[in-house]
Amino acid sequence: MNNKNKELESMRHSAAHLLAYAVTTLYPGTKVAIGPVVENGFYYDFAFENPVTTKDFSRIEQKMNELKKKDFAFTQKWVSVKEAKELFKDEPYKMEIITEIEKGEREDFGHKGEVSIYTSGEFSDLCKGPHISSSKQIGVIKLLSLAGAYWKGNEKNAMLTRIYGAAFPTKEELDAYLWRLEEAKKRDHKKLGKELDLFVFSELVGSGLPLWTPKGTVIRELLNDFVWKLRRERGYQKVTIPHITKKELYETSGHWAKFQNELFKITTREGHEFAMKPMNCPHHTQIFAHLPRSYKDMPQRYTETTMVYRDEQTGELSGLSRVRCITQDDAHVFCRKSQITAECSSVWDIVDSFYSAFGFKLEVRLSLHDPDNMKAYLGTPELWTEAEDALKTIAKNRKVAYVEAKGEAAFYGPKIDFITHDSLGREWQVATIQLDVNMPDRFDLSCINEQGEKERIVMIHCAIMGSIERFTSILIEHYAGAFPLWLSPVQVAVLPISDKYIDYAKKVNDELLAKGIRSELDTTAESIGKKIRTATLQKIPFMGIIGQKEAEQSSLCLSVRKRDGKDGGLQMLDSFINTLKQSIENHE
RNA sequence: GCCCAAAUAGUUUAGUGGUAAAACAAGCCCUUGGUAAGGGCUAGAGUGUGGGUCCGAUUCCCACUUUGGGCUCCA
Repeated sequence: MNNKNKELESMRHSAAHLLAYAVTTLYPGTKVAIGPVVENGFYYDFAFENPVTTKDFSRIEQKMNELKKKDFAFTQKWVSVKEAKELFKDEPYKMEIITEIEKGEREDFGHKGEVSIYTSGEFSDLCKGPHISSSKQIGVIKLLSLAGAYWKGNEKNAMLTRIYGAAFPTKEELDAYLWRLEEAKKRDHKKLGKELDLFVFSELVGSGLPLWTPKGTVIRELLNDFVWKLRRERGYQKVTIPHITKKELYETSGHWAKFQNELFKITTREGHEFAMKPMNCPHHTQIFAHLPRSYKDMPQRYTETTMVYRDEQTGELSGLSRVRCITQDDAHVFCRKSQITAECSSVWDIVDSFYSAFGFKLEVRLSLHDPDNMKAYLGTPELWTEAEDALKTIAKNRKVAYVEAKGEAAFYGPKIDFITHDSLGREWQVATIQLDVNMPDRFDLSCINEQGEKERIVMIHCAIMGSIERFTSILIEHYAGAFPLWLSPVQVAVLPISDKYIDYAKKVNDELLAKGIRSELDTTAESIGKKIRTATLQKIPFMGIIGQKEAEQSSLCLSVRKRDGKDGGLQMLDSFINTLKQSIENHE
């Protein structure tokens, strides 16, 4: 980290102290927890005696600015645990931290029985710093939001009130940041999904259950066809499974024990327990397992785009990013251990081809198990190490930057996850390649090898988009709703200049439709300016304007306008269609 | 699930303790206009659902549903 970033961080950290100072001054009796720096600002967690709301923000901000002007210093002092306990005897959260320092369980605020304290004005806090030297150096602050947060991030603990704030050295930088936030909100897939009529939610159907309109469905299917094309070239075969199953399938797979709270359960009239499928792998194993497999038949690559259902907590749901019915472009490769590298690399190739078609940059995360929490996983530490080493080798061979994330693995195996961000910078996992050496054990999946022996196989779970819902949400925000031609639900809007040219325009529109172009004819009695505006707001890539000039030509013609306003001039319909087809072919 | 906030016409929003206003969209009429909003008229909500307080509730209170921002979770 460079010096400038360190300075900014100290400033924001000092702003967090200033917030706590202001809050404890305004609301005596408020207990303080912790207040770290985050991207673009800071937060501080409080236990208020009486609830505060965002309406109190201006008052708090005013107090902060007032205190800031007093130009107090941030001074550090090391005290003994005993002294610290005396100083913070009325602050239960601080006392808890001091006790942990005493026990040697944490070193972030002190060490060896000594505690670091920063005092600023009349406010003291456990803190190792660093801080800026004077409160006047704190930049421009704006309180942004109020949120509940569990003490120490544990849902069994008390719910504290977290106040988020932004802090920048100058007002210009703060305004620029707030403007960026506003711009990001304009790309919000929930907003654009409504405006462009791609998907809807119904209170009657329920939360987390999106309904896809004709336009949205066009996009889903085109994306899915693209993935299928890439898979077909690499030897995948489509399979189809039912959406419910007996609970015994998940008892065998281990999902019932681990995820039964997240399963939508069904009891039949005869009293048998079924569940909506929350994943597809156990079903797919049964397709693999129904025949004895020769090593010559390996690998078997099954793919299926299908919905899975998960009873997510309502508070976790969000637009298309987090839903209860997830369309996975799922695939399972059943292969021999010796085939792992080739198969994983092949999937990675698909991921690369697919995402580069959209100009997406993905971050790579190697999701590993947490050796200190083996009860969360199936299988032995040896199996895990073996599987993880295989993935590490593949990642290294591809010479891409990746991070390792302990504890992020699936319960049956390590993963290579591909991560991207939404318009507000939140991280989402999209594609995934998961190596599974456990499920084959549980379902006794094997092939007969060259020696005529039964050989345990492995499974590779992979999804390219991950969830079509989530991928679509990211894509909508990536393009701000202006999809490339090949993905646009409506590719051409045919706009007659007046009623007189509707017949001619209809011929043009019919010809476009006949050639497989998604075209729409605007017959409203509006001015051409209005029709252009409407089509532009709908982000339709091409407009074909039809009037006297076009109708006079010997063959079908249209004047082309692009959605960015560029004039494509008068064109013969045939050659226009050919140009479009070429672009569509190239995923432009 | 937890914390905070919100819910008014298809959409975006205004407003009020005495049953609600507008713009866009829609329908009709006039206009037949050449590259981002031509004009007029009409219809459309009883204010998310259910309770409570009140002479009277869309407005105040409670619960639920849904949505947003977080927390926790995310095979």
